Amino acid sequence: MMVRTPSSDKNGLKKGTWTPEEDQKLVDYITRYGHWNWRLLPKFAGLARCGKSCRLRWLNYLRPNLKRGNYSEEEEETIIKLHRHLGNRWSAIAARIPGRTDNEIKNYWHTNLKKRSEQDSATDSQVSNSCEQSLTTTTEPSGNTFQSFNSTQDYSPFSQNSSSSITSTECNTVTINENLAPQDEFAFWDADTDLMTGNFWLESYMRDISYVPNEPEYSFDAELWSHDN
DNA sequence: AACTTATGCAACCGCTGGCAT
DNA sequence: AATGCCAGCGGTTGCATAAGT
Repeated sequence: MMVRTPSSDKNGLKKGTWTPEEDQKLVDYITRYGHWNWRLLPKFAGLARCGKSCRLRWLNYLRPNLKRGNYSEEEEETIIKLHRHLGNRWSAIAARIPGRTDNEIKNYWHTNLKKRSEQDSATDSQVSNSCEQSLTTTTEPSGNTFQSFNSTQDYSPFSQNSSSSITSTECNTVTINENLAPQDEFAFWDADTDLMTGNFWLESYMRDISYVPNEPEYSFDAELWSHDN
């Protein structure tokens, strides 16, 4: 999709839409030498672009293993759930969705999922409130009600571990101050997910973003994407 | 058919945190 | 401790295209 009309900044560096030739130069260079320094890379790659632009283009469009096209139901659900607990931490969300970039997820959220999530949380809130009335007696002033994560729950849409019995309607609620939620709530989340063994999707993502040439050519693809198809 | 408005998404911008000196 | 550089992140913009009138 053509978006921005090519133009130049004051340093003569090109801005706007990337051409196929530029893409090819960037891919060729990174494939051969890797991205050791984004600021210097365009100069060595023969590109009249700033390093930032090159980095963005590579990470969001050119790097291997990017999944293009429609989102699956599982991906949508995962994004909504993750967003509910991580907020606008798109890179953290993207780290748990193999093949999708933070930029892409962010765009998709704003164009497709935001409204749906708001509807869902409105429904959840009603359910939670009714549960709270029967199960909980403590409520912080100005606190919000939301469903807590079972720390052993695996949110991967590709997870083979489906033993979790927690459902979205289960009355497992906690009441928090919205402003305090991120640190406390996500501390356990991050720690927990880091401890998860066999977290192939995070691992694969990290391999993606730290692309180094001369690796065996994506030999992990088959295993990785077999979970997806 | 012509025009207007809404939508999708690639790319840009500015800020922040980590690291080296 | 202060400073500078860099990568990374998230918000925002701008434009092509689709949909509506």
